[in-house]
Amino acid sequence: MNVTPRSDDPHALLRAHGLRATPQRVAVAQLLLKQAMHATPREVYTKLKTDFPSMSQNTVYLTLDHLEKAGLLRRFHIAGRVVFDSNTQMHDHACCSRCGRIMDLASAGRIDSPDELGKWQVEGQSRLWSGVCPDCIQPPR
Amino acid sequence: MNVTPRSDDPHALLRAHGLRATPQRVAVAQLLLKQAMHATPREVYTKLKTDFPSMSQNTVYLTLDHLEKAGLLRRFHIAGRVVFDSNTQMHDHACCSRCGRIMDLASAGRIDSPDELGKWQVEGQSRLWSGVCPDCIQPPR
DNA sequence: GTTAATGCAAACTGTTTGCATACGC
DNA sequence: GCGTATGCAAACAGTTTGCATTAAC
Repeated sequence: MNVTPRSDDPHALLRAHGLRATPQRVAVAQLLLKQAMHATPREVYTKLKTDFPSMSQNTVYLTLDHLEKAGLLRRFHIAGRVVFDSNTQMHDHACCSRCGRIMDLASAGRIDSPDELGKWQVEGQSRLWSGVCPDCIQPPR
Repeated sequence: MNVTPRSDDPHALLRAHGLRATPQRVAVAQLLLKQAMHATPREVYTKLKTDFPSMSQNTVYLTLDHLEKAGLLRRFHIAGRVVFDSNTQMHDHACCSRCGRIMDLASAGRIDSPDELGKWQVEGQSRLWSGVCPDCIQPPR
């Protein structure tokens, strides 16, 4: 149904987007796309380092760039961190001020641009809620 | 009228907030508080370096921290940059995707937290519009 | 075989830390 | 004079760049 259907096969998905399907890229795609999640470049690197001991951070950065340009990931700046999000739909975020956990919010409809933006050519808007997530409220001891 | 009246004298303002009024701090306060503006630590450093050739970046960082803790500045993460804002009222921002210019928006009323945040202890929300500012649309040649 | 991705190291930016000296109060 | 701020340098994290080797197609 989609213009760019999400194959269950990361390899095929990459190829469908005109990207070379190297083992490293397949692993990144598998990590981030199969399970809707957020991750910083370092997190991706750390998680994949086990299976790909030779993988370099450089490859992670380049791969994330490519996946972003291909429209498979979105890059967000949240609370000073760079995070890549497999949710490419328009949505908002909540970030826990204690553990840093990031949650996707299905986002109520867009807000009209304020009048103050009069002559601006508005491209997008983002909303971020901050607070303490359930796991961090009264943490079990 | 305010609880913490803004003196025209940065020196007195710092003292009123329990901060030592060193020349460097007075300069930072003067730069950021007298004229409502945003600045990154680097920008502060660069602008003051002329008048205080000996000033170190360290001092800039520490001073900004102190002014933030005293409630005289707010720290924001905007489009991957750290910016300090002398507008301590609740407000939104717009950021030009070309020149990086940041504009304060008086911000329409808060939005209700989405149901998805059910058990979260919400502390705040921020909104950022991105787009092309008037100066960057059809730049004069 | 061509072209592009990888891995490694070096470079670079933004930020923090440690410590002796200088200065506000 | 006491106690903290400053300036300097080193350390550190995140990210980018250059380049030879390797692998995808």
